[in-house]
Amino acid sequence: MDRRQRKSREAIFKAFSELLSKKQFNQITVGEIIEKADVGRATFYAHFETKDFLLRELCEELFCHIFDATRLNGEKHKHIFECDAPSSVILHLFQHLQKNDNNILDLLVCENNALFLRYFKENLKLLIQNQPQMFNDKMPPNIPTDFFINHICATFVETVRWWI
Amino acid sequence: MDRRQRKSREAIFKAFSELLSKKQFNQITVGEIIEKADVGRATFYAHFETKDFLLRELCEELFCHIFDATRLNGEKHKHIFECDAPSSVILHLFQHLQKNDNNILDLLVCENNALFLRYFKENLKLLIQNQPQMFNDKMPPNIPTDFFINHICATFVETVRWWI
DNA sequence: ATTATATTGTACAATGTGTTCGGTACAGAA
DNA sequence: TTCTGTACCGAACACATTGTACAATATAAT
Repeated sequence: MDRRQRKSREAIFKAFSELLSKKQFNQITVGEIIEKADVGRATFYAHFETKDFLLRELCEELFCHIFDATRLNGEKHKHIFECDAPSSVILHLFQHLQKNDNNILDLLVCENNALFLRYFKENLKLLIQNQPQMFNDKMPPNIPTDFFINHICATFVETVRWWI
Repeated sequence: MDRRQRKSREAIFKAFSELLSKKQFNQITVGEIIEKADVGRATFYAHFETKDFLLRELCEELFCHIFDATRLNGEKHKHIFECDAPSSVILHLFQHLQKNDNNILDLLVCENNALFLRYFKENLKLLIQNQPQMFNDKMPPNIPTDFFINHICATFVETVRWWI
């Protein structure tokens, strides 16, 4: 990708993140974003179709590669919650949180955190659903699978949020 | 309250609910609401300062009295999760769900459900925090109280959502 | 140096917001 | 029934925001 594209894209993400940690998503205007990012209006729309698409791409920037990485590396036999394993998704996630990439911590505690926690939880659910050997042996009897998965994911995400 | 006021208010709530169950909150316009509610523009703004205030008041319409009722009736010694007790908050809630007042079920499963589940959970947390005798005897040791309360509330809300 | 393309600034129509106002219709009290 | 207050309407209004278009400029890649 062109260096100019990267700079504009990063500037927009940075400005958007800072705004998100201060005020509600609904009342952030494109005008504010491009002013803070110091970028032309046309440039913004060359990169992102709308503000909602910007949000979606920011979510992917924050989470998707965390899950993609482990989804693709074929380490299907590791348990997802074994934090010691170098290939563990959870360890990977915690490392990101520790480094606070893209000020992800701000985004997970600010008033808009629901937007990101939702995305986080959905990705976690997909990951677990696709690797049934991870939890089949721990499934309590007479519990619907989707309920169990949802419960585990929701609890984990809530715990991370509380802990932050 | 004047009968005219009530009618307008109810018409707006009804129109807003129906729209919420079909499209995202962000892209519902005041114009759509007043057209569906068959109400003048000035009337809308006489009732609600903005669209966000309308949402807040709808939430209160849906949940607040459920919690207020039990908060005020002095039945502090009943356990909150004893569904058999006539004064149980949970029984009260389930009765509302069963009657599907204000089409609350639609709102709890639609794409905007996060708005309402969040409100639901916050009210539940407040209720439980104010009645410590309800859970003190069930508190596991070495667990922070606020974490425990948050965990219980989050789990309960997630279960209701899944069940619906 | 040349070509390709990302960026800029401005202008623009279209849409949505929140307010104002005079006239009308209705609710509640006398 | 009459009277008074007030909620409603609908239209108009200023203003903000959105998303697009275009020609000029700056910068990357070769």
